[in-house]
Amino acid sequence: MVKPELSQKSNMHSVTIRDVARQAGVGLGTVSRVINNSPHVSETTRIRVLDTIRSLQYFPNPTARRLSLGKTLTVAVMAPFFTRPAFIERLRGIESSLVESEYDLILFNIETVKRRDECMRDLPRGDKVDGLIIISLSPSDEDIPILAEPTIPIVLVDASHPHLSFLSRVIVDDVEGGFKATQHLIDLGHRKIGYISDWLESPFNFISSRDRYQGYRQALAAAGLPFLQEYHRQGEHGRQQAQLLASEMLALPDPPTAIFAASDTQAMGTLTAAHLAGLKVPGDLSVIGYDDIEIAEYLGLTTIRQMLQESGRRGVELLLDILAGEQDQPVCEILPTELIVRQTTAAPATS
Amino acid sequence: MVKPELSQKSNMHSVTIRDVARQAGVGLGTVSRVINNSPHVSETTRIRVLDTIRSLQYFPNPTARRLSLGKTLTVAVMAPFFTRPAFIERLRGIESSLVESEYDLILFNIETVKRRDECMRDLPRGDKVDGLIIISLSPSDEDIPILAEPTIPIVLVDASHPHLSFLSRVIVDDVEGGFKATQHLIDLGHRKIGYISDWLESPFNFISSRDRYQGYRQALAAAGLPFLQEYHRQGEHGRQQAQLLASEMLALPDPPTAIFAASDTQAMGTLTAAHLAGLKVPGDLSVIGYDDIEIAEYLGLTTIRQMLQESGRRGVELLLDILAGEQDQPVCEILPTELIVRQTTAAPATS
DNA sequence: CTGTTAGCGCCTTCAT
DNA sequence: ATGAAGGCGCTAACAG
Repeated sequence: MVKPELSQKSNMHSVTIRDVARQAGVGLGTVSRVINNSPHVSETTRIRVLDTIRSLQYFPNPTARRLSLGKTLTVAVMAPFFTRPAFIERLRGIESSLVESEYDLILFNIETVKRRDECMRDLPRGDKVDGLIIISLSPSDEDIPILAEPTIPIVLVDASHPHLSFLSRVIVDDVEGGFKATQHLIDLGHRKIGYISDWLESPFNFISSRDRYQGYRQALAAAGLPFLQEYHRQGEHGRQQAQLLASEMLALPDPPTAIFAASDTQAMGTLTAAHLAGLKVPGDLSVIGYDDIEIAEYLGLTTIRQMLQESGRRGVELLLDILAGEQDQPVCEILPTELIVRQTTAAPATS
Repeated sequence: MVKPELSQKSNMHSVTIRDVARQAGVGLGTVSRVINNSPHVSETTRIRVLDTIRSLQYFPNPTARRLSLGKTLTVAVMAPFFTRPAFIERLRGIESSLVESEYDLILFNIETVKRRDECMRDLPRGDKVDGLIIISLSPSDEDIPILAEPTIPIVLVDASHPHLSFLSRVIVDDVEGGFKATQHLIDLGHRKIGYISDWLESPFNFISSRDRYQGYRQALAAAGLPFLQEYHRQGEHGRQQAQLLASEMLALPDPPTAIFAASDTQAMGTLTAAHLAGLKVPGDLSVIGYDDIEIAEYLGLTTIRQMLQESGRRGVELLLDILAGEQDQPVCEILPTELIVRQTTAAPATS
């Protein structure tokens, strides 16, 4: 009497909850209850169902569950991951924290403005994911209205926006970090301090370079040092680009004795530029980076450490809390920075 | 007459295909046809439907589509991504190639054997993803039966197994690469050549270290050089670990004049060890790495370049081809390696 | 406690 | 060309 009609679709048989029910001689509902650990199942039937589930090699179909549950059990992460080591570190933190949850991690790498805009528009709708983590991409003004009425919880990591205070976020005080870096150089006795950064105004709205720049300016001002336009160079992010910028700066008639690079990657380019210019670091030139990525220690690079992985972890935790309904109010966590002194900074040569 | 009953679920209104149909005054089927670009729709109704879709801000629910289609429109990538820069590079290639497709990318980072086994067991079932890319994790023997009858296409990148010739894969000839590296040192005049690697036998079954080791052995043999056990050190992967291994080796009564490290990361540790031992590179010690990760150029590290990103890209292409039904037979692509000579290798000091 | 039923939103025959 | 109906696999509400 058992018609071998396990499958309907062309591809292949897949044992369903119905098969289990029939085989175990119970109703669908009961099997479902067992699967979902409902307490309203007698121990005997539970065992019987569990047995046939095992013998039939049954696995609940995730897609069907999602549709029925109205949840995707998936979290999206947006960032231009591969442009900077720091983003990967943040991703690492996210992953490590998400593994323990029931959510899958789907990756949205953003390398173009077009894709940024698409994702900003589509993801918050919530038909694809239950939650969204945005790393380092500060939304543009056009995105605000969409994000303002999110169907799903959104958490910003290392990103912010004046009109987005209603979103939970974990940020780092880059103004302070920039201040610390500059102050460190000042404390060493430097008075001619350069700053090398990304474009302060970019389509991707990275705020970190801007904030660090603010800190740089503030530290100079606080020390009564003048801000010189030619001591600030900006360009595309990257080692080579930074190297060029640094070379330009070092070719100045009156070059700086110390350079603050907006990231460790850019600091590396700066080191190369110094080398090419025949300058000893830190003897002739001090260099300080930002981020404390893994390679920084190896290079002996003085830098500002920020809690990269931790930021990802905390972002996930905030998101999961909201998802679990344990958090209604938006939370803003500020992660500290720390000056890590290594071998690329020292007092300036007595001129 | 329009009852405002857009929603049923507790959470919130979401305009469905039914709403569009009603609003446009057509049947559900027609709307579906329009969505899926079926040719069997008159131009006039198509336009009308398209209009109301736009005005209603309708977006087909992905989960429902997946269930109905029997496809998840998702691809999984498995690897211990964060343990090595090379994996991230491969991931980068995968992402860049997958972005142009209709598939989402879901990430499975493997840091423990337990998780490796779980993923190996669950993912091939195909209820979660339509395709699977496994990076650098060679399946264990227990996994073979599962992988042998995969519900979904699986592509191996930088991984292999004698019993897995039925899977498409893109690999690199690490034996040859190891040979090249060693031969380069031999050509320079070195006769005492060390090899520093991961554990040749590891629970994760990384085959690359083993293969490079083979190449190393072969090159020595071909040159009539003896293989000395004390010139081969293995340990956990990582810069610090490699540094220790290298230090041990350099502390030998008769230390090698050149060291081949199984990865650039390990080469970096070796460089540190040399530095600490007061050895100049390449004057007193030659060092060659493997991978040519981004930092290698910066460090001036001589190394064996492999096409990291390309491997990921090709892996995705193979998978998409199978998914599109354009490829039945398993394909095995072998990517070439290339010797990149920089500043860490030279002829040995005349002793 | 348990079986049955009605959706979840969409796709796809099957008639018309 | 198009509308109606059945089904994808599962959950949840409703009777017993």
